[in-house]
Amino acid sequence: MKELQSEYQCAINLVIDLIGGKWKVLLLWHLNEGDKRFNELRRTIPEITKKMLTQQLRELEGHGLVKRTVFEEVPPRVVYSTTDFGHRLQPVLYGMCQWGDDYAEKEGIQMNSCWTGRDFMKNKSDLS
Amino acid sequence: MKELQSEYQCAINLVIDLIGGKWKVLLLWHLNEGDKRFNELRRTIPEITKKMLTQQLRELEGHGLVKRTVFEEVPPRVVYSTTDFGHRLQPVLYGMCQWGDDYAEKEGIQMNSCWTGRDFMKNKSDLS
DNA sequence: CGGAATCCAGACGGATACTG
DNA sequence: CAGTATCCGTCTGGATTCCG
Repeated sequence: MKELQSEYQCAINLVIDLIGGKWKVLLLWHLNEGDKRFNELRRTIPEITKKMLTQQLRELEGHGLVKRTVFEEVPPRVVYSTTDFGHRLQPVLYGMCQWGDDYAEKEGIQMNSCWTGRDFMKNKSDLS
Repeated sequence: MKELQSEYQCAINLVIDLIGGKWKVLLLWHLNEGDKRFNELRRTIPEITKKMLTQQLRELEGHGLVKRTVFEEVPPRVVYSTTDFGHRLQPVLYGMCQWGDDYAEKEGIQMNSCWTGRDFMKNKSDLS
C-alpha cells in the first residue's frame, strides 16, 4: 500500500500519489457510472489482471476514494463504489475525457465503444 | 518515446498515455505559469533528475503539448512552453489541484510554498 | 547550459495455483 | 465469486558520469 507523505510541496503532487498510475483514474471513471462488482470491472477493463485490480482498488479504498461493500452470501458478492469524496473528482475526470476526445479528433485517433466525454454530455442532457 | 495507440477504448486511456506518470502533469502545471528554461524547471521541481526532465519534456513535445525553443547562443538557452492544446488542459489541472487541496485539508496534510489551486484562484481575482 | 550514456533497484505486470 | 500467494520477467525511474 502506497503511503502518502505527511507534507507536500504542491497539491498536484498529492493528487498524483492519490490517483496516479495506470489504472486508478480509469477505475474511478467507471465507478462513477455506478456501483460495480469485481468481475464486472474486469469485463469493463479486460486488460487489467486480477492482481492489479485488487491492488488498485485496495489503495483507492485505503485513501478513502472508493468504498468496498461485502455481502455475506454464497457465492460472495462484493460491490465497489466511489465515496462522496471520490465522486467529487468526477468533473475533473470529465474534463480530462473531453480534452482527450478533442485530442483524438485532432490527431485522427479512433475512439471506441466506451463511455466518453461526449456520451456523458449527451446523457446529461437526456436527463434534464 | 512512448507511442500512442492508433485506437482507444476510452478517452481516459488516451489521456493517461498523454499525461500519465509521475512528472507530466506537474510539468504542465508549472509551464502554465509561463515559459521556463531547463534549469529553471529543475529548481522548481528539485526532486526530478535531468534524465527524467529531458525525457518527459521530449514526450510532451512529441505529443504536441509542449513547445521547445532553442536560442542559438553561448551558453545555449532552451525555453519550454505549453502549446495551445497543452494549455487547454489548464482548467483540468486546476480542478485537480483544488480537489487535492480539499483532500489535504480533510486529512490534515501539510501543504507548502508551492502554487496551489487556492493561490491560483487568489491570483486570478487579483488580475481581474 | 542543456543535455546523452550507462548502470542498477524497485515497481509494474503476467502466469499459475490455491481458497473460503 | 472474489479474491491470495508466489514466482518471475519487463520496464520505468533514479544516480552517476561524461560531453559540446
